[in-house]
Amino acid sequence: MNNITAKVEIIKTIAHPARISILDELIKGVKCVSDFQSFLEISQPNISQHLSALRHAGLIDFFVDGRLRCYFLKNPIIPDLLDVLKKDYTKDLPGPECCPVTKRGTYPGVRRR
Amino acid sequence: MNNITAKVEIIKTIAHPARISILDELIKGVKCVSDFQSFLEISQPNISQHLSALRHAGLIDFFVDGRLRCYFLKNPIIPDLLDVLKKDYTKDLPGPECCPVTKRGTYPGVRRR
DNA sequence: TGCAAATATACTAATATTTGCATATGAATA
DNA sequence: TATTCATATGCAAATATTAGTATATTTGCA
Repeated sequence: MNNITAKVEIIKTIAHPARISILDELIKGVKCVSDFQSFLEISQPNISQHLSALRHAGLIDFFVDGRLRCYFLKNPIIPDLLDVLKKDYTKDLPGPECCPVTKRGTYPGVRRR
Repeated sequence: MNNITAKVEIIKTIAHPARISILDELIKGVKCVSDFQSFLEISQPNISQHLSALRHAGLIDFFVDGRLRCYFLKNPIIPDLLDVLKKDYTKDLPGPECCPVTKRGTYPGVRRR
């Protein structure tokens, strides 16, 4: 469960605006489906589908209370990932001075097309 | 450049095993295309396509040295994201005790289908 | 100048993802 | 028990992603 394939599955699953929003909300606490309807501008079946995808990826889970389904965060990688995504990066990484293979070339390099 | 759409684009772009591998290698330092061929089991055109996708997403860049293209990391979010992806998570997040709306229900909840 | 090396691009076919819509299910309530 | 509320499921259409194959571009060198 900690190999690269599993991690790729996780990020593939969260790489969607609606699903990021859902997870963002779940960080704050448990929510049922109708709660999501108030701030997501997508249909109820679509919300259900996204929740289902998140659950199948092991990122969230739910418990049943009457006719409500109360969803909550399950996978601990999510808060960490969302933290990084919220971070504000202003500067690019420093570029290398030259090609480490030939010890030649310059940066910023010539870009011909 | 720091809105949710941009972030989603970034994670969408890295959500592929080959691209994760490429970025993992670039963390160690500059690499040209043929370097990637030695450890990625995919064709050269395919590597080029992945590099192109990563570059269009602003994650990497390159400079030209003769007939080599020396690629390097550009976007500072990448090392942070890869760190999280490498982290080892053993336990699930603690589940909620009950439904915060109705103050009823239990976790782990009844799962009927 | 002509060839080979390094890399990119174009196009296509296969496959996956996303959404919308219609409908189904299960629990609460009248 | 019939109805309604909350939510899920199934399926089809639209769209996006991926990989493969063929070919093009650029550069260095003989």
